[in-house]
Amino acid sequence: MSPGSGAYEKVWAAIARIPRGKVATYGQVAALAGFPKQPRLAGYALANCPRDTKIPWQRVINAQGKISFPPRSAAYRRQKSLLAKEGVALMNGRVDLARYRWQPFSDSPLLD
DNA sequence: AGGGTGACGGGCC
DNA sequence: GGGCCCGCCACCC
Repeated sequence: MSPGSGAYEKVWAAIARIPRGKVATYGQVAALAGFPKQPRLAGYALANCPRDTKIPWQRVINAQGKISFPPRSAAYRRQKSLLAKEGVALMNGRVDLARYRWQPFSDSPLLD
């Protein structure tokens, strides 16, 4: 019950809104969940999400456009792979935020 | 009831 | 650009 009672659940709910083919930063997700200026909270919530979660955790990257896992790690490769499958590629180890960053209030069809 | 534990980000040098 | 510092809070023993 009370699905949104926990802070982490609010963060997960915000992440669930990120459309396929787009990404959001930890800070952005935190703000969307109602915790502006607390990007770390988003990180904590993600670190705590269930193994079998259905939320698109791979769409959350850091403010530099990088995946927040050690480049050699399995987690890094997994995230990179999932993003690639959605059409989001890393160039030079980075996602082009200007192009792929999700903009919650400006994603109307008119703006393409 | 405390203390350990994190998938960040911005400011500075 | 890269590295360091420091703020910051929920959750689980």
